[in-house]
Amino acid sequence: MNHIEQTITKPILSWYDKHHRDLPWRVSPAERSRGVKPSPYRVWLSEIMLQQTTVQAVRPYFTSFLERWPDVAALAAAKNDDVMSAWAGLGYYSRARNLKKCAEIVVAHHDGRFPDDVIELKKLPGIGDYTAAAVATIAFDRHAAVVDGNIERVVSRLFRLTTPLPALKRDIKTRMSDLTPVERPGDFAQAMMDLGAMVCSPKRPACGVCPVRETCLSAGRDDAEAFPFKPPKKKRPVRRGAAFVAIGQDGAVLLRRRIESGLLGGMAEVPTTGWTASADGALGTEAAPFAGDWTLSGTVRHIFTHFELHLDVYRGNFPERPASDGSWWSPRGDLDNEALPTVMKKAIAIAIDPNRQTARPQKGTMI
DNA sequence: CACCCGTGGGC
DNA sequence: TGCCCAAGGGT
Repeated sequence: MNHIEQTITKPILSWYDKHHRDLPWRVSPAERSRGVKPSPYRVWLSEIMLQQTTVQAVRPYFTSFLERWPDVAALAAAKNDDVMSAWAGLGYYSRARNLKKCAEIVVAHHDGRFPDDVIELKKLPGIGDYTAAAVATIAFDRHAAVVDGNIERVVSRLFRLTTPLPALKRDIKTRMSDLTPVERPGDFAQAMMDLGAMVCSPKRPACGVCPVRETCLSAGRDDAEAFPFKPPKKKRPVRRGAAFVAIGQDGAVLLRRRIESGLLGGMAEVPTTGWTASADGALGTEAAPFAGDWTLSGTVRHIFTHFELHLDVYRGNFPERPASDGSWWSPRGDLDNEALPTVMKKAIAIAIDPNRQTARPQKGTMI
């Protein structure tokens, strides 16, 4: 056992044995020692959901996906719309599209079993450097260097690496590979991520209870949270647009499908104008799906990753439910089952009840 | 490499 | 309130 293993790897694994998070997709160290094997399907599903997404947000989605599609064959046989609507609210919808494609490929070309090595995993849609390493090591106990945001933080602080991201990533991957033990590589990757989430946090790291505080070059120093160095972020521009919530008989709402690519690709929406830097929202009702008595219900303010949207929401009553090309009337009771992203739920909510304090839709139910 | 791609919670 | 962040991937 070399020095690094003695001073870093082993203390972190021991810490993990005692303090690991209990997560529904995880096989605990105790279970693992009893011979319980992780399910590659569950590991993969959780890793896709966890991309840039908090554990808290993922929990209910993971549970419902697993109930509805217990294995990769079930998911491969699912309808696209059902997968998209089940994913609605979780964000980054290309993940859902790739999830479905990946399941189909695993069933059609891999006999329904996930590959156990990084090279093959990376060929699958939605699986990149991180996820390939995570699945290989967590599901199959392969020696792979997992590098996520947590590990970038832990390793950069541990060695006080001052190269800014993303250039630093290569160095971190090498160091993570060196730290990863031959025994329990999967537990070590999860241990590093738990450490990053619970102790070596972005703000106010708890160095006093860290298992590697004696080795870490940043432990207890007031600049620990300066690591890793990141490039300055650009400010978010504002885009404006208008959305049209047509209310039909019995509260049905007119919806249409967005194109497969790009923002909210493949998701459902109410008819809207384009969203641009100029004041398209001020165009009024010229872009409405049909002429009628449209009234402004309010403005939804929604933050996307790279822009902020101010969406003027117009409501119109059309009890006769006129037809509109490429659109359909979604009955009030079906609205919760549509693949509506959060921004669209906000728009519909403010149209149905303009008096509500916030445009935020209720969790779980639309109305 | 730089940009696109959601959402909700914490401070 | 505004900004940061979260188990990144695709192009």
